[in-house]
Amino acid sequence: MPRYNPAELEPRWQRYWETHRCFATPQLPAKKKFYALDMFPYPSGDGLHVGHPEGYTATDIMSRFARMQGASVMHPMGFDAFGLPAEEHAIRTNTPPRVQTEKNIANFTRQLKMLGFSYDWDRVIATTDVNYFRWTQWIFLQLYDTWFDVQTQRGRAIAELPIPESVRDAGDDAIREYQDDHRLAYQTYAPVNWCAELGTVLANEEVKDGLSEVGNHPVTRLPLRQWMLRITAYAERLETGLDSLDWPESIKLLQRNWIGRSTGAEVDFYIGDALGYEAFEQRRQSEGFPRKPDETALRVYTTRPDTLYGATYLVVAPEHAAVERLVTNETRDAVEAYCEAAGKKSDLDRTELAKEKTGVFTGAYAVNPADGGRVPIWVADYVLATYGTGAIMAVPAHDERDFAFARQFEIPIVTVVDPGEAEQRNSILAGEQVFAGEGKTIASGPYDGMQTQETKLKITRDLTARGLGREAVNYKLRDWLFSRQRFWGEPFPILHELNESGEPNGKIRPVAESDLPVDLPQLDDYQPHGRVDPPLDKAPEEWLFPVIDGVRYKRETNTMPQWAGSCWYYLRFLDPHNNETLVDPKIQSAWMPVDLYIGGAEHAVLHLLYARFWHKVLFDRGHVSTEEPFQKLVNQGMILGQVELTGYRDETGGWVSAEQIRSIDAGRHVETVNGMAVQSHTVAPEDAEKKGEYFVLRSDQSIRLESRAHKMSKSRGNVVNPDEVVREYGADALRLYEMFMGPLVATKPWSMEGVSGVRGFLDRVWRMIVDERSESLVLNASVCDRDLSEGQARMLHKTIKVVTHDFETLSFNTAIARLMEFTNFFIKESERPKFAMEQFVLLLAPMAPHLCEELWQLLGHDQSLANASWPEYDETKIAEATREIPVQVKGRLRSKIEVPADADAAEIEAVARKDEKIVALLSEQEVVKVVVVPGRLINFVTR
RNA sequence: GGCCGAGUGGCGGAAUUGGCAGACGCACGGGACUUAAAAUCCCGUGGGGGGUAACCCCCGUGAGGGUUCGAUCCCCUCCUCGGCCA
Repeated sequence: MPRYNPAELEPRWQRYWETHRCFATPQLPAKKKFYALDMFPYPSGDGLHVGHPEGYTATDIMSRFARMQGASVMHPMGFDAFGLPAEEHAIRTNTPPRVQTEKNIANFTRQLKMLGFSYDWDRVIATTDVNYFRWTQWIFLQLYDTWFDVQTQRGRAIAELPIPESVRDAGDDAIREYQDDHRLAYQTYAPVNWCAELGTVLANEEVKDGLSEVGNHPVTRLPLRQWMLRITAYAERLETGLDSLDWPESIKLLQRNWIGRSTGAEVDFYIGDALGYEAFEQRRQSEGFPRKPDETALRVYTTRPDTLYGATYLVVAPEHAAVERLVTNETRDAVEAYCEAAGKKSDLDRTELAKEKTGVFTGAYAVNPADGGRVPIWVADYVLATYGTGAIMAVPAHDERDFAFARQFEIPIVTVVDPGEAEQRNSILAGEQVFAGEGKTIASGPYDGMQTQETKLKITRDLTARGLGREAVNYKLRDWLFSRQRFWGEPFPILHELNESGEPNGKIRPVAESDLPVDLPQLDDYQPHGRVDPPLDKAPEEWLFPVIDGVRYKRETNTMPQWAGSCWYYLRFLDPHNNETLVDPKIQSAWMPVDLYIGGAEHAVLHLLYARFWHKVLFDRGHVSTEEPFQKLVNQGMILGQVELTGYRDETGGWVSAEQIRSIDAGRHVETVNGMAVQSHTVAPEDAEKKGEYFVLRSDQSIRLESRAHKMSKSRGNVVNPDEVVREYGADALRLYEMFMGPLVATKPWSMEGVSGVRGFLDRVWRMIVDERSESLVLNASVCDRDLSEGQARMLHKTIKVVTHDFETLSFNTAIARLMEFTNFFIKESERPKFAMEQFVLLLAPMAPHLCEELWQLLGHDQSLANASWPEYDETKIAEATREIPVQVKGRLRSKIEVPADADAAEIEAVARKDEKIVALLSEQEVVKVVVVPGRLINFVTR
């Protein structure tokens, strides 16, 4: 009784693929190449989630499909294995993070192999492998050695950086500082979340409302020396590079918004003493707009230079260097206190639109270059030091935040843009309402009457002529804070020179390439040392203080962020064992770029932007041959938990209808009217029914229920474990179900009944080819050597055509539907030609490879079908002699007629006019027009 | 608040992107096989109405409007849900 038994057959074929090395990839592609890449997982302790195999199955199908079409396929897998959970686990259990990480990787590997993916396992890498992060460190050294040449928009070796005469004259230290100022990797002081109670620095996601997520201890922001990467230098290229990519438009848009290119103007406001203004103007007139303003001017960036006449105050960020110069004796204490308080807030808290605005007046005034008017200068934390010039001209009439601020501090509001036909025009003109749109310029001297765009252009041009402003491009994108205070991350290959007293003297020495890798030190324990310094500061002396040529150094103890390892893993896959270079150039140029990259949309911005940035630097420095790494990108949709019906009960136990419920935060709900807390209850499907648009309680139909699928989460208890699904239904069923749920890119709810249904299909496929009643594994008696009947041939060739097309467009759900139709058709046939069965098995194989290998062998083949040729279809076998065509009268379907497939309009009309029903209908009406689409339909338009 | 996406049977979804709405699957109902059940196989299944019957008619793709011979698809307004950012 050979029933279809995936539990036995799947591991057997997995062993076969492994021992026969079916999916080993050649170093160089022999023919057409196809590089299919998955976003590699973080190997968490929870193991694989059913969301993972969704994308992995899609790339696996495409890889197997490409292989059968004769391509050389690169399809690797690896692990993004540095990360916070392993570090937390190490602290909790005092075991090295590597131990737990490797356990998790082993478990992930087992699960991935269990699903039958055609990865080349010889290429597996983990970002935590010393041999891998050696090259991550090497790339960091490249970044350190690169400056960005704005003229040519290209990264170049630091040795090629032109040193200005004045710097050269100032000596070696000045030259070194000048170079350090231009490197793509540089140091700065940036605030970290310091939690004194826990004695450690916390990541942003570990801090909630100024308290540590663990233990609710207060968190303060302290400045710490950190590494930054100058990604902003590449902002322009990162934006324009998107045009050439085959990515979803929505993802490109997200990246563009993140980069946030804006054009506007930089304007200098005079802040010197009142008597010097004329001299200042004259100086600017003759010398022009300087690269950096001197102490007599405050430079602001604005996207709305047209509103210069409406600027009623200036704001500088609390961290702005000019603050100290601006304060007066009377204001000093207040300003300093304010700046200190602001430093403790996060950027998010500061810029939140709804929040009440805070700020203090510095006591200083500036001169508005438009009309020579005096405007007060404030310090306020809604302006960030890192955006633009760190100072703005505030135009309360035309900017929401400036408006809120001006209202609060009773600063005048001057309207300079007339909105025209707007509903609230009068209140806008009266300065009682903010208007951020474009319109007609007013109250702006010579610019009155112009439209916004024209005013922008003219004001900027006039300021430029006076040496007081210039057009400027600005980006929201910030430089990348590239260090973390962690012990489970890549060490920086950087040494800090120490002076006689053992303090860093500011000189930096990169570790020589030949001395890479810098491995992580062995730590005695993983408990925080209680200082703000990174945890690696408690590394053993011999690691921490190397001596080279008699000079004592301290190693950099910050570590790289998790992004580092995932920034370039797609390159290492191509040549994972190379000890000479990160990737052999010939191999690299043969396989790059990635032809299909599939992963979750949560990485839409950061991972993809960072990887593109590194790639461009490597490109500029001649290490890779393509400007972009990922040619085609697809985001798989989220898989939600099983649909749940939810009802709500109040404290008395009575049901409350769902439309009267408001959720306050995660898991807490209240009744809208009286604010009473309610509890959610899962309602069994048999206790509910659909009434109109909604589900209601069967026992009380006035109680509306919520019907919704939620994100899978441990706390909700709706997580589906792939191990269990494979045990119950098999890996092929899981793979097939994940593809059958709906479009790859759509968010869709899980359904165990759906898995069971797909398993039923595989059972039918089995019975179509295997004789289930025989004692041994033999072909079903209906499988014969006959030629295909006309109908059978049509079904076969149509299936080949549609499935091939659906694969090309990643429409796996409809491909499966067609294969089901094929099975429904042939299982009814008492004679099933072997050729048709073989072709069918090949079509199904990329999605359900284990079952298909088994059937392929049974059909008499002794080689794996992994490299069998993909079926081809014959269009002439699909064509039918006649076709049924709908006949409409006034656009409504009234009848159907049978016509030759190639019938022209006249023929179709002639047949339609003879149709009984149509004759009857047309006899009472006058035909005004006849619309015929040959092969599709005919429509009589009547009066 | 901004941006992006989505609303189609009891459920997941399909429809060659302007041309027969609901393919395929689940669930459900009926039947066959069986002592019985499971498994399997066959039939039915958007809603409403009419007919002894083969069949026929009306409504129907979140709501309303528009363009068109014809709209799930295009345009306008609105509602709901989801995602990302703030």
